[in-house]
Amino acid sequence: MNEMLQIAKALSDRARLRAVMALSGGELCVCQIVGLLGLAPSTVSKHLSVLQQAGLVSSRKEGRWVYFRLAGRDASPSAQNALGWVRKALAGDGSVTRDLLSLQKITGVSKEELCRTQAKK
Amino acid sequence: MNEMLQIAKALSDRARLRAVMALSGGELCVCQIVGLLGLAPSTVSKHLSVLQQAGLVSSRKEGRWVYFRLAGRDASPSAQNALGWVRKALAGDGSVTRDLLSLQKITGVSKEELCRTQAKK
DNA sequence: ACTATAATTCGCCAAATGACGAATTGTCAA
DNA sequence: TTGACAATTCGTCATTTGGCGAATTATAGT
Repeated sequence: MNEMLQIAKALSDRARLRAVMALSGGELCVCQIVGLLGLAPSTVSKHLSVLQQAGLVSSRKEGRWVYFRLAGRDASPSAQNALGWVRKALAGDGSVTRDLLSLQKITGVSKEELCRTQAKK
Repeated sequence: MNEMLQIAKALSDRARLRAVMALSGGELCVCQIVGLLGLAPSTVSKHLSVLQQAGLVSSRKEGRWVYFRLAGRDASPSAQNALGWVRKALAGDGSVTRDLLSLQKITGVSKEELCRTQAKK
């Protein structure tokens, strides 16, 4: 029951639910999630750590950036079921939809920044 | 997302998870759940209130007793899915199994008490 | 009517949680 | 190597949460 409890606790916070739903669209780096949630980087890092400890997300480091994504086939059955439940329950949710729009702007800007960065080379 | 959040918060406590699993076997009165959890009646009452606010359980008053049961067809889809997830994830769990045994003793004793009570009539 | 019991509400306290900023670590680019 | 930036860790603080006992309400049985 401890695993289950850890998962439920991880999902019992608004910011973390928003992060999970944002990650449904694919992996994101921490700074993008910071931009989306509007919280301090240290706070977001902590939230992502909680999700990861619960086995709901996994991370990958690439250069200076750390990318998070929803746990996949490697995840425990409990975690997979939990993610399925959340994504189903929040599909079409107002806040989530709004976040998706914000996210498009964020990733869009990031791409522009990336272009600028690369143009500077 | 608020409903979802309320449900997740309701499920993010060990005592409440145990109560939910105990109710999987059918309705129970508050005093039986008190006996199972080993917590003060006021505490248990609060926990059950949290579960009810989240739409996960419903209650029925009969005489001096209040019986709780898992929310059924009347519950919101989110609540039903959540209950399905929990029951699936915790089926066969060690703590839950132990609680089921305790519960058999508790309900057994209650029946004996009931018999005694009725015998006194 | 009085007492006993089931349950809830209320007030209080200790522990856990979520937020931030400062300090730290690691990586890339001048 | 030095500076800049992404991310994490740490220390701190305010809020929330979970626990209890006392008081309250409602009902059943003398």
